[in-house]
Amino acid sequence: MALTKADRNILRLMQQDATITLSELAEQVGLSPSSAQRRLQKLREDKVILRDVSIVDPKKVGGAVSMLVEVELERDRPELLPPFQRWVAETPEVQEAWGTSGRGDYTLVILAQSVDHFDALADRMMELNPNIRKFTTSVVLKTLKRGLVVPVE
Amino acid sequence: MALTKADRNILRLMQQDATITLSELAEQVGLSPSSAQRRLQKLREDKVILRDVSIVDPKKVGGAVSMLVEVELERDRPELLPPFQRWVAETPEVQEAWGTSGRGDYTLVILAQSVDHFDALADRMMELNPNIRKFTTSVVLKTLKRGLVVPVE
DNA sequence: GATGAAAAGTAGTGACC
DNA sequence: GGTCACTACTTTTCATC
Repeated sequence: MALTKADRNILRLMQQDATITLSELAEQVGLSPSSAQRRLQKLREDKVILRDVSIVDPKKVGGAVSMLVEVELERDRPELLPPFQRWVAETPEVQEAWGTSGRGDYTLVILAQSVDHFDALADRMMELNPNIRKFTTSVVLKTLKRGLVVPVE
Repeated sequence: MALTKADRNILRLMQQDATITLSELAEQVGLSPSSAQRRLQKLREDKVILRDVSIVDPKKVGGAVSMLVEVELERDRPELLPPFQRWVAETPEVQEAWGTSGRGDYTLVILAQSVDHFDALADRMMELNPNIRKFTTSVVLKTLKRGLVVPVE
């Protein structure tokens, strides 16, 4: 599963634009189309490339209010952790979620259609998860950068 | 630019898997392949779909330490804001960045190869941006959810 | 063990209804 | 929006290094 120089270049290019054709890809990494294809296939098999997705502009599909929410959970109720994690997984408005060291135990990126929508969502979150001690909300005023691009040296 | 029901379904499907063929897509949204293609093309033209990308597993390409960093900037030096934003844009380890209301002015998602790498990165950040008053770092212990999926009702 | 060239198969595109 | 013909891309085969 060692990555060759070509593999790394493929990863770099595919993270920028996955609609690139194999011929273009092949040319840019200095391989034949069929070779590039085999490499790409292997990268997918090995789950180096997890999947290919379209990136949608939230502003173009209804309202778009982003919030960063730091959630602090009761540490003495570990049995309520899985339900919380399930809620995160199942709630489409929760775009991203990390468990962290430090103050807020969890940080969530929430994308709601409006402030009202967010408010309802936060209410539901509290209702469904009695182990949430408190949470702090930061309204996103400006999105500087968005992406899941992994730097490939 | 009003989205039809089919458009919304296309967006939902393409956010899950952009390698789906037009025939599959067409079948799932109840259109003919060429109709689905036209819809998709228009969604791209109108920048509803911004781009298509491969999602790469950071663990499979070298180390992977994620950090959430809250940065507080000096409010009385607005001329240093553009350089900071340029640094964010140009630094590949900064995966995401938001400007927020509330305490930390900016929140960054950083992906480094190691703690040492992160440390060097943070040093460089401070050096290049004298308007950073302070910053707090949270180590990501667990990534619960990752993605840019926009819920399409 | 992986590569590249070429053939065969499949998918995407555009004109027309 | 659907049908069809055309083009382009992808995938497999096969010989080669």
